[in-house]
Amino acid sequence: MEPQVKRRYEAKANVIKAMAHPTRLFLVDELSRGEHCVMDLAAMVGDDVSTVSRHLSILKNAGIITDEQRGTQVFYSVRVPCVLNFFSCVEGVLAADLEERSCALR
Amino acid sequence: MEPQVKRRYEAKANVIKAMAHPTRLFLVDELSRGEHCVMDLAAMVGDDVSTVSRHLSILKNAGIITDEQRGTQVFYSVRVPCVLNFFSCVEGVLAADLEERSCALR
DNA sequence: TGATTATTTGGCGTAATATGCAAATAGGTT
DNA sequence: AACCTATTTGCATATTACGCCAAATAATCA
Repeated sequence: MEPQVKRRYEAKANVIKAMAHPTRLFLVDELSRGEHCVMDLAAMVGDDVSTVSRHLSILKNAGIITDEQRGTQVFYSVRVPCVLNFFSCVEGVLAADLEERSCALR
Repeated sequence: MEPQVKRRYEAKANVIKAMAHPTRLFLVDELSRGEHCVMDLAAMVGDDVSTVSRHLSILKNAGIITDEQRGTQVFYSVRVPCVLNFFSCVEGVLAADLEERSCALR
């Protein structure tokens, strides 16, 4: 594979990698319904604030979410709505898995 | 977060995690255009056959691709077409990043 | 300025992932 | 059976990701 093509796939993988974590998936899901600040998200998730902050910075770095500072708080929100399509597709994959498994039992 | 909800997000993240690698992204892209056997894919990628075989098993395990043995060869193909939507969305994210960066220069 | 609150970053231990080589497995052929 | 070919798996190693604590940074307010 040519290095140019390879770099392109690496860039794409980087975006997907940002979504490839249960907490970050939850964050995107939650932020798609409206903006939230870090401490509120941390409370929902149940992890340390620093951990959630790192997850958010990964998502922001990948270009999936944006932030806006208001006072001492930073409010995050989803920047690219199409990532929500991931969810329905992934549900489809999981559903297909279930079906296949139940077929195998017959 | 309740353990039930958490497990759900873990399952979803697992599917996305399977796509979160440049080589595996390439494999899905290539397989979406038609089935291929392992050694052919390994030649395209330029990695060891065993490495590619492992990547394929991860994708298969996630429910994204299927395999079919014919003779000594195993042919893989995409099982859930909607994963291809990932690509266009990811392109969108990368394009938005570029635009933002060029805006910042003005 | 000093105190308070929210967020980010450094450091560190631990866990997961990636990759190639060599060996094992499986199907086909002679 | 022995042999060849394609694929998978065991193992060792290197790299990367996680998550918390503590410290640093930033904005606000008394």
